[in-house]
Amino acid sequence: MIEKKSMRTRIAPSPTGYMHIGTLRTVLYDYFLARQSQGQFIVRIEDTDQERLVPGTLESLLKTFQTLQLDYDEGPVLMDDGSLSQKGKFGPYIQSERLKIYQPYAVELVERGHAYHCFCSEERLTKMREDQVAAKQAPKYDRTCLELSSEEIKQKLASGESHVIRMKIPEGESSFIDPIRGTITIQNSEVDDQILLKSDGFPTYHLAVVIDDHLMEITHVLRGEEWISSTPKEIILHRMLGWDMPTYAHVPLILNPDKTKLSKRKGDVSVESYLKKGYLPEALINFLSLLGWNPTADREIYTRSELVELFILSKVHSAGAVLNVEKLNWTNAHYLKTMEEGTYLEWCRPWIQTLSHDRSALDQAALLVRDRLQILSELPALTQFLFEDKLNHESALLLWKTQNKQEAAERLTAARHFIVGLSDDLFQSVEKMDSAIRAWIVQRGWGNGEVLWPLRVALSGQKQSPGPFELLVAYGKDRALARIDEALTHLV
RNA sequence: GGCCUCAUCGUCUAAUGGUUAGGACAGCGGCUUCUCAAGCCGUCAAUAGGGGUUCGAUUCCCCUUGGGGCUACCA
Repeated sequence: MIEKKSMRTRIAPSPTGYMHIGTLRTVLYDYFLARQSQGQFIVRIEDTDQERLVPGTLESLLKTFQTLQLDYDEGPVLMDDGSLSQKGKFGPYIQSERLKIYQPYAVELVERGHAYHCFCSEERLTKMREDQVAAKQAPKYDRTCLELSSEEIKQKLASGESHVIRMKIPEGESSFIDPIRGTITIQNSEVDDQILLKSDGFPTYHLAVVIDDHLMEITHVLRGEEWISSTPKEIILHRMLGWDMPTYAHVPLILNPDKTKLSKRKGDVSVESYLKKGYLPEALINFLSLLGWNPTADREIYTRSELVELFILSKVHSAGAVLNVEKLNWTNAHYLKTMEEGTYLEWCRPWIQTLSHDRSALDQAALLVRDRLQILSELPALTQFLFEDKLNHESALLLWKTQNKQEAAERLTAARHFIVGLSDDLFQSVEKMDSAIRAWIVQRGWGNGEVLWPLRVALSGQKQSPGPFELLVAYGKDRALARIDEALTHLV
């Protein structure tokens, strides 16, 4: 890829209340590209649609960048005290604060004959479109207002009639080279006379991005595949203004299991909802990076710096990718299992802190279920029994295979006697506990199952749980005995 | 409908003219085993179809089929 100056790549989310998972994937690729080329990664906020604006959402968007530790070089920043600041010398980076920048360009385009005033009402436009569709034509503005004389225009303008400014799409064709997809060509006759300036004075997306990308010296634009068909508008705009174009690369869509564009109705679309469910930022980043791209395909786990180093834009797939939650879960579980123990515990604590005030007990619980944990939100359900005062044992569950109550009670009572006599150091080591109890079982001439099953269920009350040795160590002697006594009352 | 775009196991992908088409998730089976996990081992499973080009096509070209996107005073 040819680079002009240093690479400046940007992401431009609209603040709609959350970060789309596809936006994050694009952010990631921007981030990799910028970091591997010593370029800059810019965050710009596109909030030119006043109607869709949701107050307060810019903050949560920026917060997500922070949570994911995706540092950008320029753009709006959320300060520690919650206030908003902006960094970078091309600001402001929020389009609604740049309104006065766009209008002169629109006027200039009109003066130079590249754009024109349009006074058509929404009602007329809607009807026109309906008629066109009914006649099996492509809906396009019919250029009625292009016929207006300059006198008429002056008059309408003077009387304050509501109007917009439209691009006058020239004849010919527009093509560009997409590093992911190759050359894409679209006939200009397919392109509608795009509105550049809305009647409320706000620019539309197309005008705003072209001006901002130029002014901010953006060299690479990564965006979703859904933008391909509107790229010609931006190409033409660049030509009209005499500006160099950035490189446009369109990344594939992230899909629902039914292969349609990922939608809220069919699953989680927001990064925040994944975070809230207990997916780790690094796992999410690792997984998402590999959706549509893979450095070697012989590994699934890459560190962030490896991804930065290995990323190659032209090797990004062009086909959409279904988000496979199972694999995300596996990835998350892998991170949970392999991270430093201390880090693991720090991730776990907030999820179970309401279960107990005893931090070491919480940590022990978290460690106990580590191999069973896929996402952190499962943690409370998995560990709750450990903190329960009473377990409310089901007597049927205490019986191993064909065992009857009496037999289970005998084994459990015997185990209780044995455990009473156990020295304290056995309660410090699962391994020692394991071998001591197993040796005792052998000595009694019993099978493991007939003793260990009732013992485990006595301690956990659960059909599925960690093993009895782990639980004995986790509880300590006194609590373990109390649990056993409790279970015994259900076996009479 | 029009335009654009895409096409390797169920899913994510590797292999860009020569491989027994590889890996991962999921599935299935086994080992282990007090349960569930974890772990280890094994197994099932794909080049959408048809034409070319070529000594040779997953790979290059064309057609068909199928999927997706766009088609706003939304981004």
